[in-house]
Formats: sequence, C-alpha cells, structure tokens
Amino acid sequence: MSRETAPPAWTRQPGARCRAIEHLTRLEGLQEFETFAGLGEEFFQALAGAVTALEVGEGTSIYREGEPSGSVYLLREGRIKLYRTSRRGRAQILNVLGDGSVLGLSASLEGEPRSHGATALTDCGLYVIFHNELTDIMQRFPGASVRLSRVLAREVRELEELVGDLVFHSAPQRVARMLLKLATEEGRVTKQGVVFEPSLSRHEMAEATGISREALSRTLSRLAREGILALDGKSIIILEPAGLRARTGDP
Amino acid sequence: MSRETAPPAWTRQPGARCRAIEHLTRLEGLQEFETFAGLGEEFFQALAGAVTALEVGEGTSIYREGEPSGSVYLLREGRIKLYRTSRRGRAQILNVLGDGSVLGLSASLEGEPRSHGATALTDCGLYVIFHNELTDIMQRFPGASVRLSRVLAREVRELEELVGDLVFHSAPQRVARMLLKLATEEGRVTKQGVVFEPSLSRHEMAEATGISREALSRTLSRLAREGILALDGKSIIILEPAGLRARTGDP
DNA sequence: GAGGAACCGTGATCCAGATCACGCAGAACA
DNA sequence: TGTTCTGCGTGATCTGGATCACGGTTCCTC
Repeated sequence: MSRETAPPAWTRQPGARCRAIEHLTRLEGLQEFETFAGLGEEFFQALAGAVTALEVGEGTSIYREGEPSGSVYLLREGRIKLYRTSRRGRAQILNVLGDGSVLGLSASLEGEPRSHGATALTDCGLYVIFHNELTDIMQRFPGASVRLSRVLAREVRELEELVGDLVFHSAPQRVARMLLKLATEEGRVTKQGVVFEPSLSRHEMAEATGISREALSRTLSRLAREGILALDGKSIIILEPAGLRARTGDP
Repeated sequence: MSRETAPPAWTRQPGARCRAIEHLTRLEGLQEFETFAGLGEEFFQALAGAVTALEVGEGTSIYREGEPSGSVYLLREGRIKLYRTSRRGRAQILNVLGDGSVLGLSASLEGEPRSHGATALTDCGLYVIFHNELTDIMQRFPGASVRLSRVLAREVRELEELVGDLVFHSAPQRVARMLLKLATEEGRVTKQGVVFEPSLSRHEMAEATGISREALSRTLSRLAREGILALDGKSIIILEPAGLRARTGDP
C-alpha cells in the first residue's frame, strides 16, 4: 500500500536519493510489524524518520542489565533472549523473542536502568529508536500509544505465566513446556515429527527452565530413552508431541 | 487547584446537584492518583465522568483468574493481593498493591481473560472504569496513555524482579525480603523497631514467598529466636532491620 | 596436529525444603 | 460450655534437583 503513495517531498531534494531509498526500505520493514498493523501512513513516516536500522551478529549484546536505558528496539528478524542474572553468575532467561518483537520498552518508558539484559541468539536485523523520540511519537499518534501499551500488557501476561510455571511445575514439566514452545517457534513438521535446531544451547535451555544444565541433560536423555524425542547431534526431533504435552502438567 | 475552577456546566441543571457533588468527590479522589499527576483538568473531568466508585469489604474478590476482563480498577485506598493459582489449589501471590495502584490493566488492554486474580486484603475504596471507556480516554488524552504505559512498565519490572527473586534466592532470603517490603509499606517506626500487623496471613506470606506455610513459620521462628524479629500475637516487630537486610542475599 | 576451551552427558552424593502428622489456641456458633 | 473450625507452630521423614566429579566430543587457535 505504501508503494502507491507518492514519496515524501524531501526525496526530491538533490543528493537525497540515497536517503530516500533507505527510508523506503525502513518504511517497508516497519510496516511488517504486526504491532503497528492498521496504523496510518503518517505514523509510519514519522517512525521511519526516527529509527535507525541496525544489523548485529549472533552473540551480540543488545543491552545489559543495569545499564541506563536510552532506546527501544524493534526486531525485524532474528532471535533474541532476554535474561536476568544473579551476582553469583547464574542467569534466568525471561523470554526468547522472534521476528516482529519490541524490546527494551519497559525500562525506557520508566526511565529506569535495564531490568534485564538482551543478547542476539542469531544474526539480527533491528530498528533502534531513542526513547524521547518514541515518547514524542506516542504523544502524536494515540493509536501507537495504545499498541505499545498492548505490547507491555502482553509482557506482563507472559511474565505472570513464567512465575506460575516456575512455582507450580516440576523440572521435567518445565522442560516439556519449553520444548513445545521452542518447537512451535523454530520447528518444522516432517513425517518423523517436529524437527528443530534450538536457538538455545543446553546451558541456555537450562537457564530458560530454571534448572541446572545437568538436570536438563538428564531430562532430555530420559525423554529420548522413552521414545518421545530423538536427539540427533544439534537437532531435536519431537517424535511424540502428544507424549510431550502429557508431561507438561497442564490439564 | 481544581477547586478554584468553576464547576462544569451540567452541575447547574435542575436536580443535578447530587450528581455534581458525587462527581466533585470523584474528581478529588482521582486527582490524588500519582499516576495521573500533572495531567490536565479536562482529563480528570473525562475520567470522573467515566468511573464508578466502589467500596468492597475485606476478603472480597475483585476479579478472578480466567474471567473475561471488562474493567480496570483504580485503588483509592486499601490493600489488594494479586495472585495466580495452580489447578492443584496452590497459589502464588504476584504482588500486594496499596493506595494509588492501578489493577486489571494488562488483561483489559489485551482483551484477554484475567491472567491473575485480585482480592481485597482490607476494606477498599476503588474506582471502576470499563475498558472501552478507558481506551477512549487514552485516545483522547495521549498523556494519559503514556502514564498508563508507565504503569505497565512498572509491572513488567516488578514481575522480572519476582522471577529473579524466586530463582536466585533461598527461602530464608525471600522471607527476609518480603518482610522488609511489607514493613516499608505497612510498618510504623517505634523505639523498639518497625512494628506492623501484616495484611497477609501466614498462609498468604508463604504464598507470596513461594514456599510452604510450614517453612515460613519455621523461618519466622528462627528469626525471632535470633533476636531479629519479635512475634507478638498478630503483629511483627523488626528489632534488627540491618540483620534482616543482611539475610536478603543482596550485596 | 597439538592443546586449549567450550560444550555436553552421566554417575554419585547431599541437602533445602516439601510433605506428613500432630497438638494448641483463639474465634464462631450452637 | 462444650464443639467445631480455621490458623498457627513444630517435629519427623522423604525426595527432587543442586552440586561435585569426570570423561568424551567438537571446534578454535596457535
């Protein structure tokens, strides 16, 4: 749809062609975010004018816990883990984000230091926006403001679910849940079952489930021994999704 | 400041006096919410026109987990616990709210069922607003929208801290933290120490720390035996705040 | 191609905290 | 005035999962 509208006035300025193209790709990229679906052209123009595109490699830290929080990030593509660490070096993964996610919003809005860290699990394409520019856009486009509130509302719900998961379910149950979540996000269905190469290492899978690496290994081996999983090098095949679901502790 | 402005036009309509007074008190009540501090008179008028005042007794359920979420609540005064339950009857308290808190926002914005329950720990005075009226106000007053986003951002941060607390700290450490949090919110300083009658029963204190009631009792007794607390009937006296802080596991 | 340095699996041990079991006190109620 | 009930403390037992210890594999680096 945006392709049909005339390019904005400044694209005609001499020497601006390059910038214009850059802006157009950003526009296209930003319009793919489901969070903003249905918002007007004006909003996307404003947003495209405020963001900077950013490519980062696997393993790059986007921001760290405790840092001052200047920016909000829009994840165009890639996977990113959010985590919290203890002073004794342990970590807990709070969430694993995929394409179209918004990150760094909560701390930025509060003006507080980052309450969690974020690092890229894969190569990522991001848009960055300074927090005051975002606040400005939120003031100008109330619709955007409501969308971003919904992003936070979703984060609240997911964190509440994480808390429930941690206190109500046993380690094997949490492992089963994590596998199912990862599989729906990263797996592809084959005739053997759902195959995926987890974006998380065993160590990280343990951090995501809140157990030790050893306990995670044991649980996976056990599931493999029981024929529910197959472990093939780096990839995991869920042979019996139903069996896995039966071990989540859900109804 | 609002007292100095003329009452709105409709207060002059015949038979409207009662409503007017009711609205004025609501206005005053709403203007005390720190969340909305600094917002304009117009906003408060709109909000006052949309909310309903509500008084509920101790023990009343405001909303339950899984219910459809129609409304948002503004807690004028009282204390309310937010909790999440497992099918096996266990519960985890997610937060204990006090005067000036906003509750029920996240589920309402998402249009999802309640992700947690809320019940009054004391008699409470609340304002209720239907979610579509709130969305309407958010669209009309972008400033309000940003404030409510900040409320959610704070919830996100607090939940992330809860997760960290649950996975990184031992039961005694979590008990110490909970006591300090309760004491700052409910305690008064005397020459013996900080005295308070917790709004939570022992059972609920256990649910808030994510341990069993027995383990909580034992931890409290132990702290009393060590001279850090004194347990006097229903009230708790923190004799050695420093000693308690030393047991939180923080730096 | 030798030597780290991460990763990963697995066995053995240990302990924090759940669970079970009980007795007591105060409140509600007849 | 007993009677039931709900909340609370505490002892005894049991166990899930942390921790420790070790060997194997892959990959990177020199």
